[in-house]
Amino acid sequence: MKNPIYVGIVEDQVLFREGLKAILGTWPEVEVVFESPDGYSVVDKLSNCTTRPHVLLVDLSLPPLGQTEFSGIQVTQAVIQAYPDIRILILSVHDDENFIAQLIENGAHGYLVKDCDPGEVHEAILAVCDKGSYINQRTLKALQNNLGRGTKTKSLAFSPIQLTRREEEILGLICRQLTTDEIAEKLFISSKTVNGHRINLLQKTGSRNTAGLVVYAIKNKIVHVF
Amino acid sequence: MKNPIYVGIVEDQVLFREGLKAILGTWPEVEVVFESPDGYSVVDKLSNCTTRPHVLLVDLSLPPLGQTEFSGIQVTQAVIQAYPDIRILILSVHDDENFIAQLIENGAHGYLVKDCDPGEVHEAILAVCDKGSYINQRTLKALQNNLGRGTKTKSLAFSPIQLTRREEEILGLICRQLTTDEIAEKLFISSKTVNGHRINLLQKTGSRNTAGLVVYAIKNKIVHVF
DNA sequence: TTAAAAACAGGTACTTCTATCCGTTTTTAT
DNA sequence: ATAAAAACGGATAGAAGTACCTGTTTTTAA
Repeated sequence: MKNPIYVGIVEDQVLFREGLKAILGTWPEVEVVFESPDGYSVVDKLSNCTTRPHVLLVDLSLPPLGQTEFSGIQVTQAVIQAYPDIRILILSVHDDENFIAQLIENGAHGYLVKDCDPGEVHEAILAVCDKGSYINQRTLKALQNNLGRGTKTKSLAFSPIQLTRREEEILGLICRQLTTDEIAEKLFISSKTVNGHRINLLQKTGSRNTAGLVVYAIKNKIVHVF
Repeated sequence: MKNPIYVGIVEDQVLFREGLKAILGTWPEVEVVFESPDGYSVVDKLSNCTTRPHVLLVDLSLPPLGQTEFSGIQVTQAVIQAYPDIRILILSVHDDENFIAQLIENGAHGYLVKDCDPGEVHEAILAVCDKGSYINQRTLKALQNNLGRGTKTKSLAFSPIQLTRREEEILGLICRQLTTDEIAEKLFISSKTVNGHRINLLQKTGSRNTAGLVVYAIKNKIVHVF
C-alpha cells in the first residue's frame, strides 16, 4: 500500500474517537497519524507532529456555549491558514442548513452528519484527497438554500446583532420562563405576534431553540443573572 | 359607606395597575390607598404611608431571573413580619400547584390567577378581611396535592440543590442547544432516559421549562458563559 | 411624504418538550 | 448484604415551541 492517506481526528469524546480509529484502521489506504481531543490546540499540535495528516476529521458536536457555529469556523480558518494543504472534513450532529453553509463558505472541504454510515466517511476521505472536496446531497442543498444570503450570513456571524425594543422585552420574558401565551397575555398582544418575535429572535441570534436564546440574553446582558 | 376596606396594589405594570385601580374604584366599600411598582420597596413605603391598607394585592408576574417563587415568598414574609395585620392577596399568571402551595404556606392569605374575573377579586378582598383568608378551588387543590411534600418543598427552596453527575452533564448539553434526541445519541442512551433526567432537572431546580434550566445552569456555574 | 422597518395578527404543520405511568439494572453507601 | 439512589428504558398524552405562509397597521427615518 503505497501513498497511504494520512488522517487526523479531532474529537473530544474518547469512545467515539477510538471507534473512529478502529473503523479507519480497517481501510488499507488510510492511516490515522494524528488525534486531538479539542479544536483549539490543533494548530499547535500539527506544528510538532511527525507525520502531517492529509485529511483532518473534525467533530463539532460540542461548540462553546452561545454560539453554534463560531468555534468550528475558527478552527477551520486557523488550520487552513496555517496548513492550506490539509483537507478538512467536518463531522457534526447539527443538520442545520445555515450551519453547514457557513462552514463550507469558511473553508471546510466536506460536511458529514454524525450518523452517516462508515462507507460515506470512506468515500468522503477519498473525495477530498482526490477532488479536493466532498459535497453530498445534504450539503449541496444547504449551499443552494443559502446562496443568496451570503452577506446576511456574514453580518450575522461577525456584527453585533441589533434587537428591537420589543424583541428584547420578549426575550426577557422568555428568560423568566413565561410561555408564549403568557407573554401575549402580559403584553396585551396576540400569541401569534409573540410567536413571530420568537422566530425573529431565533433567526437574529442564530439560536436553535429557547436554550440558545437564554444563553444569548445572558451573554449579551439583555437579562441579568446576578 | 363607613368602614371602607383600604387596599394596596403592588404591580410593576402601569397599565394593569391603573386598570386595577379603576376596577376597585367601582366598589363602594373599597378604597385604594397605596400602590407600588415593585415588591422590594413595599415594606419601606408602608412605613411612611398615611393610610395603611388592610389588604395588599400583590402581582407576581415577574419574578427575578432563575427563581420562580422566591421573591414572592420573600415579599410576603417581609410584609407579614412587619405588619401581621395586613392580608396578602397574590395575583399571578402562574398556575403551578407547587408555586401556589409554597406561597400559601409562607403566609399569603389568598391566591388568584391573573385572568380571573373582577368578581372573584372582589370576593377575595371581602373574604380575606372577613374570614382572614380566601381559598378557592384551584388553591385548595394545589394545597391538597402538596400536603405530603411539605418538607420536600422546603428543602427545595432553601437548600442548595444537589444534581447528579449525569444530570449536570445533560443540563450542560441542553444549554448547548442539543435536543433530547441529540443528547441521547451523543451519550449512547435512550431518549426516554434523557427525558427522565430532564423531568428530574425541572423538578430539582424548580424550573418551569428549558429557559429556567439554562438560567439555573448559568447561575450555578454548571456551564460557563464567558 | 414616502419608503422602510417594526409591530401586529391569522393559519397550518410539524417538532420538541413536559408530564405520568410503569418497570429493570447498576452503583453507592451503610 | 441489603437498602437506597442513580441510571436506564418503554408507552402515552398533551402542551409548548419551531417554522413556514399570508397579510395589515403603526412607527421611524430619509
